[in-house]
Amino acid sequence: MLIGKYTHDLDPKKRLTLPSKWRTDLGKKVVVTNGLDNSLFVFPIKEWEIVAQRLSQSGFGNQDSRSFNRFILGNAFETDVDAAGRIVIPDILKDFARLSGKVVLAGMYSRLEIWDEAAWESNIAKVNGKADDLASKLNDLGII
Amino acid sequence: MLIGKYTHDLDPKKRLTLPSKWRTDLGKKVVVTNGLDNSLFVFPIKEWEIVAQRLSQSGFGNQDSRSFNRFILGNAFETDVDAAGRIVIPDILKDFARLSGKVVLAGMYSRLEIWDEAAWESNIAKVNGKADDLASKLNDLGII
DNA sequence: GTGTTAGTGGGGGGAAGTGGGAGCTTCTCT
DNA sequence: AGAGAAGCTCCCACTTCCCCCCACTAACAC
Repeated sequence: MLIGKYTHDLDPKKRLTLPSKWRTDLGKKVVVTNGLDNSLFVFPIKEWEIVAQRLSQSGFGNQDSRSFNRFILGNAFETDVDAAGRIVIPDILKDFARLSGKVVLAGMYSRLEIWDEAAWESNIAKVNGKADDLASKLNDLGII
Repeated sequence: MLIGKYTHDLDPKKRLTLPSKWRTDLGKKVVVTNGLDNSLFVFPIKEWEIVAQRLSQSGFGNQDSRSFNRFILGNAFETDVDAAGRIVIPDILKDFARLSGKVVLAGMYSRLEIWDEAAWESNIAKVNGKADDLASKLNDLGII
């Protein structure tokens, strides 16, 4: 179960340690790709299969779907977890999420999000104040 | 059944003793996370699975849902109850609920709430005067 | 009074996170 | 083609922090 928040260093060699709590769930292979809100998404390989299949399902007839697939599938990067529990973040992805030094890893149950620390802070600060509102919105929509 | 109110110390090592009455209901594993109204929620692991699954079900297409999940899932912390019946409260959660020394544990039947003692006092003082009004409001909504 | 349980406090060992070096590959420039 | 530089991947070492274990006190029951 991928939950919680951890702040780790992205070292000069672009290596990022995954929290030890998640290692068993993540397995030996993961897929990193562009995420939403200027973050990166990390999927365990099994979860990725599901996501990728659903995205590609719509074929190439829909313009929006084509664009979105270029964004997600086109930037996906499959990588091994090394003996120390680290993965390498390629330059394209590192640049996309503007990662520098301190990086936040946030568990979203079946996937991870990787954020630059400053970006995470400012985002979560906004959300903290609105949590009660969000809860009632989602409650009205029947989502929670 | 998790009911009642207890005041315990949060020790310098950020450990919090769970009331012995609840230990069997809570089991060996619990999840602590951001709650609403500046409190923390504590779920027995089984109860948490239900909540987390429902939250993550909506995928990553909905902006509000993403924000709320970062708030709840991103700050969730799965922890074992130690031999003395204690759990650890990580810094993020401790800071979020502004906990300091004396802490209130309130049973909400299927989950707990953790409050800073002072915050609890002021909140309960507000509610006490309005209980009758709240009752008729909820009655109108068909909730009670 | 004695035994038991609840809540609190402290210390030590081990793992988690981080940094750097050695060896191999790849690319470029001469 | 050959040499040098840059990059990647293992592997090892260090340091810090966290988790587990033990100990103490207070309260309650019998």
